[in-house]
Amino acid sequence: MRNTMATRRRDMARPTIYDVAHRASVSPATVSKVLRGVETVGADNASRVNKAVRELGYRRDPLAANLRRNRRALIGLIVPDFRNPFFGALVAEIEKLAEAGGYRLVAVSSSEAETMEHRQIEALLDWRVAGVILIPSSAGLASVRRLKAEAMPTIIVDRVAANSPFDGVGVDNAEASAKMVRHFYDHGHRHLLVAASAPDLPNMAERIEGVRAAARAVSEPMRIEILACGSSLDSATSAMARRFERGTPPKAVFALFIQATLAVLREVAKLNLRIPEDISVAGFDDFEWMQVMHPPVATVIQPVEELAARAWERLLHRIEHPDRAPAKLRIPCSVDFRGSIAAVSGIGR
Amino acid sequence: MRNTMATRRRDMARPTIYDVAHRASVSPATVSKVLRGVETVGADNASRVNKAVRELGYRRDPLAANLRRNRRALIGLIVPDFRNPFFGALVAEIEKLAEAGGYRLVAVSSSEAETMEHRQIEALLDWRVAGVILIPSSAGLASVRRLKAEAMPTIIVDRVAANSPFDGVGVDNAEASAKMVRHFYDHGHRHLLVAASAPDLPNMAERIEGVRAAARAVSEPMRIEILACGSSLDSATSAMARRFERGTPPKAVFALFIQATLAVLREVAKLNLRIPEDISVAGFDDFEWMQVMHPPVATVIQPVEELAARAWERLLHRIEHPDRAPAKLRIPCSVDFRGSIAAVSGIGR
DNA sequence: TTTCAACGATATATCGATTTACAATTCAAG
DNA sequence: CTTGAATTGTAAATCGATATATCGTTGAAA
Repeated sequence: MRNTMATRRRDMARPTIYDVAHRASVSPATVSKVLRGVETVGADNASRVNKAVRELGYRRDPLAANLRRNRRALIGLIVPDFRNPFFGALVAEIEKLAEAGGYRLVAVSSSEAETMEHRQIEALLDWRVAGVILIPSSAGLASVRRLKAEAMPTIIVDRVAANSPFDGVGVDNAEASAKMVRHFYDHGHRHLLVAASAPDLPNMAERIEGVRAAARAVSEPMRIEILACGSSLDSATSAMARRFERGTPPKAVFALFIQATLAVLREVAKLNLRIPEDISVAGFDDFEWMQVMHPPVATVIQPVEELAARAWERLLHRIEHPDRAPAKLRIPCSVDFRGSIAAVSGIGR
Repeated sequence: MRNTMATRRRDMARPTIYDVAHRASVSPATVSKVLRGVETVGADNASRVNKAVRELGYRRDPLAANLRRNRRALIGLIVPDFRNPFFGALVAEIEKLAEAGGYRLVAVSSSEAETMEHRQIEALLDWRVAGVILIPSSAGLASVRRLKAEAMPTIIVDRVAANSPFDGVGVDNAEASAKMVRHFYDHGHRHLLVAASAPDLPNMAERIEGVRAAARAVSEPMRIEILACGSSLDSATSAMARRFERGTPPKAVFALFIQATLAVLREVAKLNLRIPEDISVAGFDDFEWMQVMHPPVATVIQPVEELAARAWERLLHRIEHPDRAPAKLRIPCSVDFRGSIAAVSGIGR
């Protein structure tokens, strides 16, 4: 009965493995073997199959192919926000790696919301992805629990909690922040406004800790003022505006995430301050527009390409070896000290 | 034998429809009916099924569910570049709509390369997506041909060729560009450097045409100089640098895409020019950083949300009615005339 | 009382591949 | 010449769901 199907299907759009088998006068199982590169196939059969594949323009259905082994050639990637070019770059890099590895990437966004992250994780589990790369939206462990419960190979990227039960790949946030703070210090700044999103996000916590450690390590005392900004541009902007209205405006600001960087620069524009004469500014993450400002904005540069490469590497490793102990990987950042940080003569207040 | 399977599976991670059926003492077919909301199910059976679903934490496999009807609950979206926040926003919006409509979005990128676009299209066809939303990387029709041949419901977004055989949703590029040019004209500019990517991309062609039309329509003659920049930031930067080295530097630049905007601003920074005293600048597409420059960069604002909404709408419509004639939709842009365009007193050279 | 439509429920085929178990063939060893 | 192992090829089960044909009931019309 399959045979009649194969015959009837011949005029339809996409040929199946049965059409190929029929044309090559072999069984579907043999075709499957040839397609998968299994060795135990006679040379003439193999070549007839290949010929039939070519002639019919046959392409394997990747879903059906993996239906039986219950793991699909799909990798899920959850980013907090597609609008952020840093995450965009990450998606692009991982997509390249996935394609090269024969996987299809399904990139979804959590909109920086924990509930959305949950929903996306459930959806990816429904789709039986072979693995997940996750940039968490929150410090909560609830979403992570589901992944663990389903024994899903998972790599946490960028926002890596030290106590998380998964593999993690991130940058050395503390070291990078410390470098930037030392640069401020060396240029005479003794008071630094540090703008963070949610201080409980692991990467933020590490950056803040790096700032604090650097401030402790220098010889003259340095005042560190932490400003919690929320994760959106709106919340960062209003938090920043409130801070600038209240008390003395800071002479130096280190924005630990992009929305805060934009918020400072907005405030700077609004109050008609000059950079770096009136205020020194540094950011975290590098974007092209930072170099067209005058002066260009000093910033920490995260090695996105390497981040993606290591994350992918570990994910494949994890898929192969589900039982190895999870490992955390730290990649160093470079820091580009651009013109937005001025040397102050006296001691900053 | 299915029964033994169902029994054996009970301890495994994800329950199947057979487990639910077994627990509710009905057949799998009945469970399927309940899940799909088919009416012809007895009330007690339905409630027993729902109870079993709850107790087992059953979730349907969306792939297997659609395996038989040969169209998956998947929509493919091909963007030229994830790093561009304009496309990022588009992905985010369409993802939201897809989720609300019970589809999963598979977003892939073509890296602005025609061959890559081909590969991605083939891959999406392999995955039997129910529809495709495409932002083409080139004016070529080859990729489009495959989609047509497979009768794939397809919506072209942003770069809509008038003669394309698909539905298209884009902005009114010509009108928006014309508005901007009139603004330049009204501020005394009589010479405009217009930076385009590939002039054969439909949206670029329309923008250029809008520029030309506006220049023809004004009373005093206006000189329009078109600069082809390629699509990457690197190529735009070097094209712009060459232009500024050669002959008189322009007093007014209209960058028709983001990389050109960045390229102009780079050149401005390099040559230490002042905006808008020495040079007036306008861009296409709105990005947050444009408002933190001083002065802020004037630009055309594309209504991303509406673009996405209309594209989605049309796609669903196209899936329902494969045979209707394709339609092109144009959405008006707003133009934000910010401080980067100066009034010049004399007649610009 | 018989017949038939409507209805609820189920068995079975199906989507397009992989996998398993087994059959057929060949060939070397005993 | 027989036996056993190795090699190749195939039929049938399988993945997790949906669609279809069918079957047994029930109630109303003939």
